[in-house]
Amino acid sequence: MTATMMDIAKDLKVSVVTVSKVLRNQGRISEATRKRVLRRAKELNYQTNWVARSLVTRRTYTIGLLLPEFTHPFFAEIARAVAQTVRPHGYHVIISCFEEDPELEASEADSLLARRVDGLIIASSQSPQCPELFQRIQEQKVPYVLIDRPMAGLRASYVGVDNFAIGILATEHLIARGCRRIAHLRGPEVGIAAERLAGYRRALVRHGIRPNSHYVVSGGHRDDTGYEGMRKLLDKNPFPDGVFCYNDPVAIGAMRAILEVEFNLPDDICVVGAGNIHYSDQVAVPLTTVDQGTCRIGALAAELLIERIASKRPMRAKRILIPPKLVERESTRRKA
Amino acid sequence: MTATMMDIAKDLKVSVVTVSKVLRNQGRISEATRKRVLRRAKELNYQTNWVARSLVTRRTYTIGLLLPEFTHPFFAEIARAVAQTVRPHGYHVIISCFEEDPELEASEADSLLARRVDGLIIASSQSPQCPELFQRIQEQKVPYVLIDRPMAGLRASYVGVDNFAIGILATEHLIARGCRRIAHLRGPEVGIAAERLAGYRRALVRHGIRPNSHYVVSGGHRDDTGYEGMRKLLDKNPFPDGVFCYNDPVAIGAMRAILEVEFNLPDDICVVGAGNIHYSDQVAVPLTTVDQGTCRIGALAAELLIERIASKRPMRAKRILIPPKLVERESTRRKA
DNA sequence: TCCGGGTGAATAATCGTTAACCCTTGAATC
DNA sequence: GATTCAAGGGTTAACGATTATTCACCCGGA
Repeated sequence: MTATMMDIAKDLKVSVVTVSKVLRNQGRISEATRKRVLRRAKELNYQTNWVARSLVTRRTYTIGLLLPEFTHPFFAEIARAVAQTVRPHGYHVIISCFEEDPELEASEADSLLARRVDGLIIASSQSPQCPELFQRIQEQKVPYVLIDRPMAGLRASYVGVDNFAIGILATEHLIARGCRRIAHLRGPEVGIAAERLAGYRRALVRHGIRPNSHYVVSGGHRDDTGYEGMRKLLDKNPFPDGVFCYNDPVAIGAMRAILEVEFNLPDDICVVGAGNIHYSDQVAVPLTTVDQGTCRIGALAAELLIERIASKRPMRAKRILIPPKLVERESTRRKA
Repeated sequence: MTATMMDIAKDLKVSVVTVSKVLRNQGRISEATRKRVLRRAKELNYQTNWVARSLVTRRTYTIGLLLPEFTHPFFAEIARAVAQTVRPHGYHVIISCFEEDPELEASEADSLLARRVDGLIIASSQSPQCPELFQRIQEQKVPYVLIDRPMAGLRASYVGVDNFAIGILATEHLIARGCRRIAHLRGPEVGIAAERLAGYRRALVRHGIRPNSHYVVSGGHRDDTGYEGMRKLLDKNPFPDGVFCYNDPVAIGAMRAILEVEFNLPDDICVVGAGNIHYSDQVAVPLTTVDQGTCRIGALAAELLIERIASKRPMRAKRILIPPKLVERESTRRKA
């Protein structure tokens, strides 16, 4: 079927090892035989059998990417960045998507390990209380990098955005636009959402505004929860004049609720999202948002992982926080 | 490091084969040894080494998914559907994204073959004139399924939407809404775009409207080209009162151009897209579109592929066309 | 007693490469 | 002329499983 080194070796009456050496550019081989081997390999359309090679080298040149979902543009962009970053190094990516289910996440991680991936990049949904999964990975000495969602109390490399800074940036922008009754539609995931909330609070305090817990509505991470949350905020008296939303989908849902009651956006209420997903400038009112450097997260995580894979001895964990950037659009563009 | 069958066998003073048989539930093994093996395996936290197994079984339980890009929601959804469909069968997916570059596509396909994937699913950007890539795949007898973009003159399995029907459906909807000067912003890819165009023409003719080539503007597949195209259409005299756009991003760009000149949508101009990408109901004017059953494309392609992998002898190519469905939203909702 | 047959397991061969060593040859060196 | 050395390549043994074949043992029936 497909040609093996054996085939080349037999045709040329040399040993398999010689062929192997030529193909890997290793060892001392005369120019003459090298050429013969190379030529025959091309004739037979020889392709390295990576399965066999991996068995002996213990390197699959495959990394596993474990994501909660990949239809979310944030994760899709990360996946792309990771794949593009590792390709020049000869790596491929097995993507597995666990639908926010911690058990599925663990079982997928295990089967990726069984496939002997060289490393893992994980946006984990494990609760920080049970780090068993990561212990198991560490036992097998497979390097891994966490992204997006940090795990407190775990000595692991991590790449993510500075969520506290996002809260500050978004809230200060609203203040600069003249908002004083500033609400927050917060997200579900403990770590991230809590930090954005903390940043929001800090920004208020820093500018002499007293945080009002009635203006903080808990919710989810999708547009429908943003819509629900905003409806609740609109019932308050007085209703807020600025809203910082956990992420862009939530903000888009919130804007829908605002436009539905015929309020003017941004003159009555300003809205800021977070994430800068690629269609946030296509919505009814283009959304001001905080860019979290999605591509850089993927690229940096991939580089970090490859570095760890290449290194002989275990390296110490490294945490990278990417500074966020505000992207102003119509949803807050009014005179201050 | 990680336990092997050898470890279990030595501990229990049985042969490796016995362990292998127990772990695979194959062959005749007494209940007593079976239990001992299973227990020791659990104690050592044994995990099948898939690399070794693959070498001898010639099955990697890995399939390759070759996509032009995966930040596009259409392909992201397909990727998810594929992954979810194959997981219960024990397969994993290596996704590779070739950025619409035919050469990169070919080289990625080759390296996936070198990794001995069991099958391939490809949304190809190869020109139909050069089927070398597919010949190479066929030579290696690796089953593959094309999706989204058909390749004329190639005996390959294919799953996609009925693009001709999309053209008909969208155009007839515009006609039913009272439009008479119906334009088309066409896309770039020969096969797909041509069929949608043909459907558009057929629908016009069928309802006694003479196709006007001035109303067909060629373009790309992204929102900026939709915007450009629509600007050209708005310069025509008379300008069209209905536009069928190649896909949703193009339609969104077109709507932007329409709103910019302060025309009313849908009263002055109706717009229909195609694809029903998940945010098309979140834009300024929620977009009427034609759903192309994205998830089903992925799921069906995956099932087809697995069937082919499982089958001993090569099966004949099978082509599946998914019937599209109209999703009506604000961008065409007016009295007929 | 001898033979056939079913159990349960061991032995040997293989998958396609690579790693670690070893061997031959000819030329240079002392 | 013996020694050294490097060039060029071969031998052997993994890597961690699976497949095919063989073997020992026990039991029942002729």
